[in-house]
Amino acid sequence: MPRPRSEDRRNAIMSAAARVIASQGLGAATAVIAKEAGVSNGSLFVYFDTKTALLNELYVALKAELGAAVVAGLPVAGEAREQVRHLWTQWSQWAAAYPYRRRALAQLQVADDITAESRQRAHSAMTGAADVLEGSRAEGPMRDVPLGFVLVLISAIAEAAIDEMIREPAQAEARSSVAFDAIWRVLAGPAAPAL
Amino acid sequence: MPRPRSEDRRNAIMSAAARVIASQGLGAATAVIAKEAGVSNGSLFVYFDTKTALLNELYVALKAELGAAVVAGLPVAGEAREQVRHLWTQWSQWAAAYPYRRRALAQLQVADDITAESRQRAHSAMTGAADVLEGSRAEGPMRDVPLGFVLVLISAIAEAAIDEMIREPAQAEARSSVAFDAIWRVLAGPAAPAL
Amino acid sequence: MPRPRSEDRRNAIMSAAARVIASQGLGAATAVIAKEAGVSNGSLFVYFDTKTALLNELYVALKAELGAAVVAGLPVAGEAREQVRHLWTQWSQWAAAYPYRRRALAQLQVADDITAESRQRAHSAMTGAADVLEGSRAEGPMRDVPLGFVLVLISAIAEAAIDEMIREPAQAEARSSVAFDAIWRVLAGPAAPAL
Amino acid sequence: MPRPRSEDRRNAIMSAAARVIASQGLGAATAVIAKEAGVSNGSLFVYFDTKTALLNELYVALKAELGAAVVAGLPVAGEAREQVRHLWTQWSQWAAAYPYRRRALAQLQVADDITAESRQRAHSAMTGAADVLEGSRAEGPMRDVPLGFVLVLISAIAEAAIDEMIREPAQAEARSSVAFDAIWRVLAGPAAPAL
DNA sequence: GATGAATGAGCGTTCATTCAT
DNA sequence: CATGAATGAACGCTCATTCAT
Repeated sequence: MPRPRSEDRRNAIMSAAARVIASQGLGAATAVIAKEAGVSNGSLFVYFDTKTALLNELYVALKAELGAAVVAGLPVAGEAREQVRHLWTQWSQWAAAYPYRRRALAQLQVADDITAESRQRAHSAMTGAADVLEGSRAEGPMRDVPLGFVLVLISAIAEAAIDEMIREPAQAEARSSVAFDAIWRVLAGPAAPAL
Repeated sequence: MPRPRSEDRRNAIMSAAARVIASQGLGAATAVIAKEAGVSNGSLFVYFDTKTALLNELYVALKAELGAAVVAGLPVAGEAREQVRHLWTQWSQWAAAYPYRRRALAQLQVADDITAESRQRAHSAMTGAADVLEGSRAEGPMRDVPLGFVLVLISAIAEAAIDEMIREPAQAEARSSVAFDAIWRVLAGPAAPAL
Repeated sequence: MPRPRSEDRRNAIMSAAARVIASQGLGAATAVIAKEAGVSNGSLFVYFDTKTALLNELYVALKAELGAAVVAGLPVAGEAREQVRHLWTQWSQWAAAYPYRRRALAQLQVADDITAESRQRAHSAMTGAADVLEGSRAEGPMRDVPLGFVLVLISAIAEAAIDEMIREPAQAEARSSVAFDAIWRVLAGPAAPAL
Repeated sequence: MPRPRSEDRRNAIMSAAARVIASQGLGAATAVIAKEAGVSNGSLFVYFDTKTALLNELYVALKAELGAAVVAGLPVAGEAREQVRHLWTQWSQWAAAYPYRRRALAQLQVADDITAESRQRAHSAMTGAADVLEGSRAEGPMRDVPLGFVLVLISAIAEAAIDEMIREPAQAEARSSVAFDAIWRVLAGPAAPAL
């Protein structure tokens, strides 16, 4: 019975990868990631066949973490608006709590070697959030739009707003509020007049 | 900024860089870019001190091109809503017309070696679009929000929508319409009810 | 030479090594050899201290097998010429029967890490063949040449001929005949005229 | 007009490769070869696309050198026997003069990544020697055998004999003589009696 | 200025060997 | 003893940048 493969080491590598990628970009050397994780460079390849495999798994894992975070503690019986507000609050709090993971996720999102399958899995990890949106758009202008497209639009707003909140922390509170209102208008607002 | 011998060569290199980066990512070799531009690898470094300098200049240039495209032919005296629609139409048409440049721009947007100064310059290049937004939000919920933040949110929606339109060309028309309505709601819609 | 737990495992490893080396060359990974043998990579090093040790043992073992094969069933009382023919027939049949072992042996023959001692042991393993040659050269031109040198020359012809027989199987029969005649002329032929 | 690619550097790399491969085997690191040649490791890849390409070119070049050496100064009008003796003398002298190249050539001959095309080209480089054999076998027992096969057999004897001459330099003279007689018997000797 | 050869640090990955279980 | 995870030196190759021509 050999030393069993350790889930801890695996997690340490993924976690280190997120930190290193956040600060050095996708070009970060596997050797640096391994060192940051406290394992030998060879060990990294025991747990992940290639750097690409590591990036893909990291991407899915981070997205899953985000997907779980945004719906954690969701007021199940609450009003749609409060549910969406919960989503948004959780989202921005996750971003604030794990800035490295968020930055890494942003890089991975546009990485060339994230496979279609990984993107699919990442998408699935956001099902919880999508369900909330589904409920909230029921009577709004988005009611007949494919849910995936709605999720994409809302995610884009959320991410852009968070970027700005990070860039100017002093205004974070105010922008958070503005962003939520914008999201809610996209989802449920009545058509705007032409002025 | 010295005036090098040939502005043509300079442009050829930037244009080639956009194509190559679009298809190979930011890791594209300078030698490949040079070959695509029809110049020697040594020449590339006559026009750009480093690869990073090239990326930064390309980023600003592409953003400036986009910034100019979105306001080209703007109906100056038109209604705000029609002006924003023009913005959106131009934006998505530019994306359709120059897919390589758009892809390159998307990569550059998240590149680690784009400097804060370049981002500032890129932002400035969108002044024309910002002006339009300024006019359209005058009586809406965004009226007291910093204009830069508004631009960021609207840009995010636009880019996300275009991504999806490219991913599913058959639905492009429908999504374009949905996206415009969403943008307009963000800018000028009345507050949405809580359902 | 300690007596390890299982002679079977040891043999399995050597046999696997021959197959793997035949198809992948001397650079074949020990892990691959171990897997082919159905043991763990760690176990390989229980039976052989180093990869070099394995190669050396394999070399000697294969040479011993060949040495035994060539004299198996030797017509003890036969004419010298028939004995040499037997040698040659057996040699080429062994090559045909165990192509992997033959290929591995060919690789090992030129390997840098086969020691002088192993080469000596391998040479000794061919004593049986040498004895036959000893008898056949008694009255020929090779009568005063060191037996080892004769063996080397004859072996070289045999191996070269077999290579060609494998390369062009359709001609194998014809070439086998030519090769035997050549061997016999080397051993026992009268001096050739100058033409 | 850039610095032109230098034939000298190219030759230096090939020559260094022969020396390093002779002493360290085919596993010799490209970096070591480059250093031995007095160029940077990067430069090696300017002249040869891959290590495999270098090995192939080296193989062909060495074989061509040997092929030229064996027929240099051939007594064109001489007797067949003297011509073959010339071949053999030149062959063993080349081996003595360039022991590294000979060792490298021996390694390359069995290398897995020498292509069929390279082997073909190497074969062609020995045409001069083949022509001599063609003339000398005209009335002998090899008269109806494919010339390539004859060349292979003779080469095998030559190489094996040279190996032994190198192993025991004190006996080189004697063995050279024995080897030549053997070669001549193979080519032109009358059938040997059965004893 | 233009060219492309020269450079060498750096990369992802492999693998013989060791060692905890 | 058997196992396979752990290790880290080493490898072939790339590429931004420099420089001789």
